[in-house]
Amino acid sequence: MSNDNSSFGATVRRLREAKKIGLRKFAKEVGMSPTYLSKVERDEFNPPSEEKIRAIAAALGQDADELLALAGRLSSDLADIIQRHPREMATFLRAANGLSAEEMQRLAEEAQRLKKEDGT
Amino acid sequence: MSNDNSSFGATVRRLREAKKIGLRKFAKEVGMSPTYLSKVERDEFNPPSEEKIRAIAAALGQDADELLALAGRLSSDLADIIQRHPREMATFLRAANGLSAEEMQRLAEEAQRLKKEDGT
DNA sequence: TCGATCGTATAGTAAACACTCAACATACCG
DNA sequence: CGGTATGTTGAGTGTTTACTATACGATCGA
Repeated sequence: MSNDNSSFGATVRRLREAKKIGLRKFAKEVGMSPTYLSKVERDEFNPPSEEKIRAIAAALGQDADELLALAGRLSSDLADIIQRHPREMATFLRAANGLSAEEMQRLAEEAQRLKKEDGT
Repeated sequence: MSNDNSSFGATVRRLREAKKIGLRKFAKEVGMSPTYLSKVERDEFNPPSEEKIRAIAAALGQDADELLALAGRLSSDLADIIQRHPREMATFLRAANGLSAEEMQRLAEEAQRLKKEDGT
């Protein structure tokens, strides 16, 4: 599946090579210089901006949130959401820490259900 | 209550003055230069680092997460938590967007309950 | 062997971030 | 008037972020 525990750069390189795209071509596709991409892929440079990471995710058919997380970044729309209810979100997140993916999914569904009810 | 819709700087200034602490004394207390604090309080400079914001929150008896949110920042421990389950958290957060504080609180309690069960 | 293509090394940069310091004006206190 | 406290101004600094351009060596196909 899409998950592994390696670095951002190594992951991008692996996925790009799996798609048989050259570094120059890929760099052009996502709007960055080949040299920069080269260093990023070898983790010599930090991951690029959110915008570029989104472009990379799109080009590789990956989930943007996941690739952003691998880059140590948080999607800006999620940051915005949290800022609207900082205390409640903080409480929730600290409570959710340690839950399994399945449990998290259940809570997400619950939230979705609540939202739908509200919308009625 | 602790919430209002004004800027980070204005809020700090208001709370500091309410506590009758001088700028220089307060600056010393939170470990920054008076000049810098002055500019920050008038929103001439961006809010300071997470560390200083925490010190300010402590000195003012405010919730750190809330003050961080006002500064447009996210507590680093929360960012860490999200990164452990990026997909599920993204799904949850986008679903939770638009829920009321009360509903959020219910979900936080649910999460807490789930965690306790796990720990058994 | 020519040249096209591959990735890489080196160097540099513009802008933002997170601050500090010295000096100043203003006002009040004794 | 002298001293002390207030907040403010302007200028400057080191560091990090997010990149780019030029040039180089290796490889591979015709």
